[in-house]
Amino acid sequence: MSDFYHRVYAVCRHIPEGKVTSYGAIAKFLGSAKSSRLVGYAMNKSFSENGVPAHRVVNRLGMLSGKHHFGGSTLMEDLLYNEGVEVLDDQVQNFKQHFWDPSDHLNPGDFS
DNA sequence: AGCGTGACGTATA
DNA sequence: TTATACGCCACGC
Repeated sequence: MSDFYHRVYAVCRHIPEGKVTSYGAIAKFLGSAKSSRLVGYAMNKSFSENGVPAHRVVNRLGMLSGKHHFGGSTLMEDLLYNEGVEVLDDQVQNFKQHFWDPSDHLNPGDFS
C-alpha cells in the first residue's frame, strides 16, 4: 500500500463508473503533483493487476492518450462509452461533467 | 548505484 | 494559436 504504483491502482479502483479522472489529479492526490508521468507509467503496468479500470484515466484534456496501449483498437472508447461516457475523436465529451477528482471523494489518509 | 524511460503538465517561442 | 522544450520522479535494468 505504500508503493506508489499500488496507491495509483487503489485510487483507480475507486473511480466510479461513468466517471474519469486525470493523471495529474491522481498524482496530486497522492502527494506527488509533479509525478503525473509516473501515474501513466503505473497504468501501463496495471495491466498485470486486476480491477484497475485504466480506461477511466485520461490526461487533463480528457484525451484518450492511452488508447494506443489498449491494443490500438477502440476498446478504451468502447469501455467508456459503455459506462455512459461520450467519446469522440479520442476525446471525452463533456469532460468537465464526467471528471471525478480523487481529492473530492477520497481520504488521502486511506492511502498513506 | 547510475541511467534511460514515460498513458503528463507547464512554460516558452 | 500551434509547436517544441524541458522538468518531474518512481521504476526497472
